[in-house]
Amino acid sequence: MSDSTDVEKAQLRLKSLAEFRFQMRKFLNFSEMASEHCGIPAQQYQLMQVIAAMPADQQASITYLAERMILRHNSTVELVDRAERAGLVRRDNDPTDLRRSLVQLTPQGVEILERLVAEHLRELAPLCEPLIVALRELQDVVEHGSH
Amino acid sequence: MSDSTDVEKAQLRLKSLAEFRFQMRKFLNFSEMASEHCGIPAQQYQLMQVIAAMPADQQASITYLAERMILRHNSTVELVDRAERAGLVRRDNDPTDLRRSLVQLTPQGVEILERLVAEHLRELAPLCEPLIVALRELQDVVEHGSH
DNA sequence: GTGGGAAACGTCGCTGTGCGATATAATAAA
DNA sequence: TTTATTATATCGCACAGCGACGTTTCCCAC
Repeated sequence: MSDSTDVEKAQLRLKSLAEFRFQMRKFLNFSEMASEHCGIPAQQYQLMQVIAAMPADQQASITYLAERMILRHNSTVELVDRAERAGLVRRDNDPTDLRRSLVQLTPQGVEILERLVAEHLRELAPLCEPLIVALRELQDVVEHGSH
Repeated sequence: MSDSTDVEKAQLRLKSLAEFRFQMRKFLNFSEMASEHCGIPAQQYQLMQVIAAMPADQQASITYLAERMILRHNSTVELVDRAERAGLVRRDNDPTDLRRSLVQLTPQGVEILERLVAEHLRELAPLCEPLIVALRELQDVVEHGSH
């Protein structure tokens, strides 16, 4: 293989990565705008999403939420604090393990979450397509690059 | 359509959204870890990526970078400041328009970027697949939800 | 050419968020 | 019953992004 095609391949890889990240930023930005348009920070919306989408056999302990949010547990405590202060979630003690506190949505939280999910699904379509395209191209490039 | 299937559909939509965001968080977290393992913050890596992946007919002005990074121009100025202090980029005045300053990678920036891109491509494969799956499912749900 | 508005970049103070370190209480293990 | 581990919580810190504002340069209608 000639040197020039190697350079071109490297450039292609880079562009795929960059384009994917750009599409991701656009998505995240849209999501953040939408949340804050509803008066709540994006992370609190994400928190509610995690709680509402939790499998039936799970409990919304801080530890679980931290795992799903990919945050340290103390950051999660603070996030839940904020969401609680905003009236979106409630904290109950787990009666079977007094160390744990279980988080659940308040009616107001459910309502706002529903609105946000609806808005996301409505506006998401035009963002999904380029993301998939970019991601597929990235995947191609990843496969070709690894051997 | 019965009420119960509507509820189920809503739950499915929610889970698709949540799963997609979870995969995204994992990706972002991995990327951040990788960057910081190389001693540079994730945003500076992203900045370098944008510069290196720039189309040939473009110039890396602050305005352009802000657009691509999805940041306000002043935040971009600060990001470039940091990257410049870290020796990753350089700022030159645009001779044709003295208001603009053009940013380019330093040799050290190029080197670090190459290392990071390589690491990303190496470790990306297992993250890509679930992302695509989640995204496709989300797209399905978006289409079904809208009519 | 020139005055006025627009564009591009920069500065500054503020706020919010995540983190490390540390503390406390409950549970599990020895 | 000690001791170790697990689950939350608290606190101070650091840093990134933003809004508001300032400065310089450019552009254009006149």
